[in-house]
Amino acid sequence: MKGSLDNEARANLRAAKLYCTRCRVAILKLLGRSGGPLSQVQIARKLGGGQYDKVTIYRTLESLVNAGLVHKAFVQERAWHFELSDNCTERQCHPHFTCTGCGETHCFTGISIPMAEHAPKGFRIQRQQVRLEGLCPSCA
Amino acid sequence: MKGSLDNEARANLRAAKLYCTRCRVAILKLLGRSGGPLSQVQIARKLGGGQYDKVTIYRTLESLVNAGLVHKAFVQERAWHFELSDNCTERQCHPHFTCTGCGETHCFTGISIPMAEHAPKGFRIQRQQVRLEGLCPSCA
DNA sequence: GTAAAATCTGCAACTTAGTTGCATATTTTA
DNA sequence: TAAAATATGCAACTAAGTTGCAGATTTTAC
Ligand SMILES: [Mn+2]
Ligand SMILES: [Mn+2]
Ligand SMILES: [Zn+2]
Ligand SMILES: [Zn+2]
Repeated sequence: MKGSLDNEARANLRAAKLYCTRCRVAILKLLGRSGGPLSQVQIARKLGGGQYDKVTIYRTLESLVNAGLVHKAFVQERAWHFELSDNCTERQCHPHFTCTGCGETHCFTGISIPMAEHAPKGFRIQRQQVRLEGLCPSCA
Repeated sequence: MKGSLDNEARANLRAAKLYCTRCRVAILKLLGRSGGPLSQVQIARKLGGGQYDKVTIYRTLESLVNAGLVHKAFVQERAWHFELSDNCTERQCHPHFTCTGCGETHCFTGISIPMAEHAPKGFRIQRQQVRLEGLCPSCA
């Protein structure tokens, strides 16, 4: 038995007209279980060393982003971080909290922040992303 | 005559106990004139080709950030972008708007967004940064 | 089920962003 | 103006991400 996360991942891939490959399914399931956005290196490690080439992981993520299943989270780190697009509207994704103590990033899906208004004349705001910084329970 | 931006830059450097070097003064003045945060490459270009080694620019920016005169702006690009710290409180910096058409980033110093509240139990929020995406007047 | 078409994967080579060590140059202090 | 403190440039390096291409998988059509 493969579990419902597996079926869900495959259904989403089929709906997006993407091939159901081992790598895509594995990454979708991993992101589904993860408490925060993950980088290529983190994904590679969690899937088990040497399972996939890093190029494959990058290209897999790219295809998932293009299909709208995954998006890049707005975290201030050198490497890009990816997470499932669910729980996010077109205009706003939940805030991301990064602990300045341990460096961990958490999704604050329970919080919402009003969209910016009164943009300067002529600017049209389409999306807003919020990043929070502070101390997590273990580091406070 | 060297102008008031120059004097201001030098005064700020002295107050921060940093040597007044040509590079620091030039970067502070440049950021003061800029309408948005700049990357190392942009800074190097605007200061005039080959004026400073990129290592020097990075180290200069690092010293300005440590002194609190400059900070890293929260923009979704591969390279870090830097801007003057003025107009920013400890808890919140103005939002940054990036046009999805031309890629330009603008500081929206006129807008302010309420700080997040109701963090999950045990988390202490210390800073908030907001990134906006959309179309600028020329691209709309 | 099988073959052809479509797409994905791994490898090697490359680019871009940023860092480190160290010898030399500049700025400050006295 | 000399000594002390700090900044700079160069070369060499690391980390993150990209590209081209040949071979492997997945899908579609029969
Ligand atoms: Mn998230
Ligand atoms: Mn700004
Ligand atoms: Zn922490
Ligand atoms: Zn634009």
